[in-house]
Amino acid sequence: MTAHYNPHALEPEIQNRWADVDAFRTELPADAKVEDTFYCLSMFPYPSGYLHVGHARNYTIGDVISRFQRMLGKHVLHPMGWDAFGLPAENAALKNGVSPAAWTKENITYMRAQFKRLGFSFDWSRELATCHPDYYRWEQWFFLKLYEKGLVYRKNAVVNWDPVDQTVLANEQVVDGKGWRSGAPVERREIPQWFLKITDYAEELLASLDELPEWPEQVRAMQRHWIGKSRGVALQFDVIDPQHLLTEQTDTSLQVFTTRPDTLMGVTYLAIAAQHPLSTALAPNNAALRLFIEDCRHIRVSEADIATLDKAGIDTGLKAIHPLSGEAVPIWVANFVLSDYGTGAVMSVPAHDQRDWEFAHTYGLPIKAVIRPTDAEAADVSQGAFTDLGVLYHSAPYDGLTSEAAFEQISHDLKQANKGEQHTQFRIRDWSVSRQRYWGTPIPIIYCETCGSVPVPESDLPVQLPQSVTFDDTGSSPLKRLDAFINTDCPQCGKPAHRETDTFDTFMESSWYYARFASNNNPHTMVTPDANTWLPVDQYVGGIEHAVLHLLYARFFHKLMRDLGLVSSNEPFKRLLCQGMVLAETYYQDLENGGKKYFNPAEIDIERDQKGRIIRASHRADGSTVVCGPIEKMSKSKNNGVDPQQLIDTYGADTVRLFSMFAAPPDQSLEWSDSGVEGSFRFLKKLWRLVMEHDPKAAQTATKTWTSTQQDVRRKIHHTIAKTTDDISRRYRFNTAIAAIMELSNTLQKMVRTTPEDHAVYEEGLRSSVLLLAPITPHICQRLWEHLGETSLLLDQAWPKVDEQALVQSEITLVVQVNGKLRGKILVNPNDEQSVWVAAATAEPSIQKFIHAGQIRKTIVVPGKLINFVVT
RNA sequence: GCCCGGGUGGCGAAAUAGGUAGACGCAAGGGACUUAAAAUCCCUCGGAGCUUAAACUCCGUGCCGGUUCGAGUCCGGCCCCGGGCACCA
Repeated sequence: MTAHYNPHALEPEIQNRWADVDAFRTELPADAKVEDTFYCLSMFPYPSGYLHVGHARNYTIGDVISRFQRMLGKHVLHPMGWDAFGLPAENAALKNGVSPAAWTKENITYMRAQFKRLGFSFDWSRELATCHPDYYRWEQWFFLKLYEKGLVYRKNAVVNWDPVDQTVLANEQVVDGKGWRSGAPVERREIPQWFLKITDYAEELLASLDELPEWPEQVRAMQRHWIGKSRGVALQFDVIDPQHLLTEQTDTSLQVFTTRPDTLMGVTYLAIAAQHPLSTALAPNNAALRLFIEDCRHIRVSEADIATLDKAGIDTGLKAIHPLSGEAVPIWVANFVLSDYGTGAVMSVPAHDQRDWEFAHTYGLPIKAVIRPTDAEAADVSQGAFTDLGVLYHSAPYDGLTSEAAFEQISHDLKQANKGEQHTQFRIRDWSVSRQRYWGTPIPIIYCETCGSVPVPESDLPVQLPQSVTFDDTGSSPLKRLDAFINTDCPQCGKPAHRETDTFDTFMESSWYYARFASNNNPHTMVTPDANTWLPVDQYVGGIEHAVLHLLYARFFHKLMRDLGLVSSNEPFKRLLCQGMVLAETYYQDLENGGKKYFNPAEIDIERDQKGRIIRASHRADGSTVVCGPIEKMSKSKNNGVDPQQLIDTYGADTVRLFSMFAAPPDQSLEWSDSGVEGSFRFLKKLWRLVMEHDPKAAQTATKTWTSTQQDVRRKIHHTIAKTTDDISRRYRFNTAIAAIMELSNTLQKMVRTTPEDHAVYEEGLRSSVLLLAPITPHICQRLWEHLGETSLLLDQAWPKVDEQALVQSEITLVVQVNGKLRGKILVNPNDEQSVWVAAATAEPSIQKFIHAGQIRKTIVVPGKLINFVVT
């Protein structure tokens, strides 16, 4: 009597068996070579308290790769930890009064149990949480090392300021330009913040992208653009004040940067930021300008907000002297020029820059074309800017030069005139690491009236974050009110001083955790020397939303650690897989107030027509009709989240793992579907039956002589092994790997089994299927492995090998086309000459029908695949 | 606005270096088994036309155009959807 497939009994049993032998603890033998190790890392989660399907997918991908590499015989490091600092813990404290530390700890406990239930092969002995002082002390230590090296500095930077709650807001906390709690319009405010000089590494971060051939090209392209290296000219315009608007002229030159010095003779005005010193100096005597500056104070900090702004400006009355022509052009204050980016001033060439063109068009400023297309007399700038490179005109003495030649000539002339020079500019800005929040790593700096900013001595680390704190209604950081934390003595002069109350950006913690895992939480050092046996990470897996920031900061940290002698490689992640998002259907009813009430897909019944099209969706509780909304990213606001725990409770971990790998390739977004999960469960039940029906004894007397039917099945088996291996190791296409294994089970299911040889081939198919599926659905496969007569742990079995002999074919199908259209198929011997194939194709009645009317003008043969006759 | 993706049956998808469009699965319809249900198994399943039938023909990969013997795949232009844009993680 064969038992039914019962994942709820089976999975914990198998998990206990793994636990009994501590199967996932990584012990690296002393003689292990780097090429025998494999470090597989999935981006550690923020412990939000609930398992998301996105987590299940992300960690299944990493788990499949880890288990696969282990079957290839590698020593695999597959750790897990918690990105535990962040805003949601503070939000929970505001909402429920629970302390961020307690909330986070509870969430970690819950999520760890869920991960274990999913059977992930994590080495829990290396677990870490970034909110633990044992972790962040090394971050503080590292920051002080960078401080010593001069890679840290403090300067003012703009933040979103809530004028009512008197607190800094994250971009997420700004809703429609207003503070999320107070509802007050948000203001820009400059406050002092700590910066890391990532710009010192811009050149290397850009260049070494070429050392990462196993990263997706799209991610490298995004980073390349983010770093944004551009070659241009930095130049000065002298400022004159014909109307005597300035009481005292402090600085009479304006510095600008342009990538298009060839257009310099087309400059018709200059634009400066509202916070530019010239603008500030003019404001007291100019009411309109004061009003304009005040308006600019409410522009949001985010780049998207600035870029989509309605462009506005105001004439200052000041003029700038063109460095080459000597002409005076007006200076405007414009809302799209940023004071803290570049020099806070730009030269405007409306004929050859679209944004300048629109601004000039709005305010009636002159548009002077100076670049024409190579094949035209003049550029047409009546409808918009002409932004291509071309030939100069209206630019004496540069008329007739190409843009490229003019670039060199004009920058040369500016240099001669001592008015400017060629300059390489980067888009990337230094990294502001200060956050005015409580739940983060304290910045280890003390402020002393006498000594200024003083680093906390190494012996006093860690600067511990106080855990018992009280939040007030404003959401501002409790640290800023905690005298016991703030008051201290200056480490240099001993006088009373106060601590920095800002904490680090949480990207700091996630920029080096991979190196900490490889150091096994060593208490005496940040990164141990033997971590380099594991590093760089062989395979990193995580969401595409991290394509720039996290992945760029981690690359930056790795280079910093290298330059401090902590790691020996240049890059942290050798191979990168970015998974897509998990989406689900949305259902809602319109409310009278114009809003929408969303229902969870689990509460909805669907009626379909004969074609399977949805004709009506209704709310199960009361039968009322609901609207089928678009398929969107799972979120609380759309109430379309699917709780993986429920799915595990219904189907077991293997089904959840199988479906999340089968429904879509890992780098595409995945649409969750309950019936799809049902299908994955059905497949596992089928596989269970196929194995349980088999009696290994029936194959014992088999010889190695196969009938042609048996050969066909063996070819299918070994083709499946080859495809699955390629799909998992090279292509990351787990969905097609699973489809291939499903095809194999369909073949095995249809197989007539009478002779011992039949049973032997059938068993070969089953053993291969179990081995190939082992990384994806490890629990059921372990039990099936045992039924096939094995007692060992499947996870240490060798990955199956392809029998090349079994793949040999005596007959292949050739596709025959006429003028590129499929007209027939023929069976041919693969060893015959192509002329034999062509003759066979020509003889085919279905082909003759199309070729006898016209003459064959050309015959194209793709060996082993296709013949195409071109006829007139 | 800028950068990066994506768009293929009723649905998720496949087609790996330009060569059979729709593998595999879901949903749906029909049938077998069953007292019944569940489970399982078998058949059909892009659209249109034609035929007693077998078959055959035409159309079809967001839209318009191009390259090619041949385009889902390459090129140019557009539309729509998603991700990122520096304080969400």
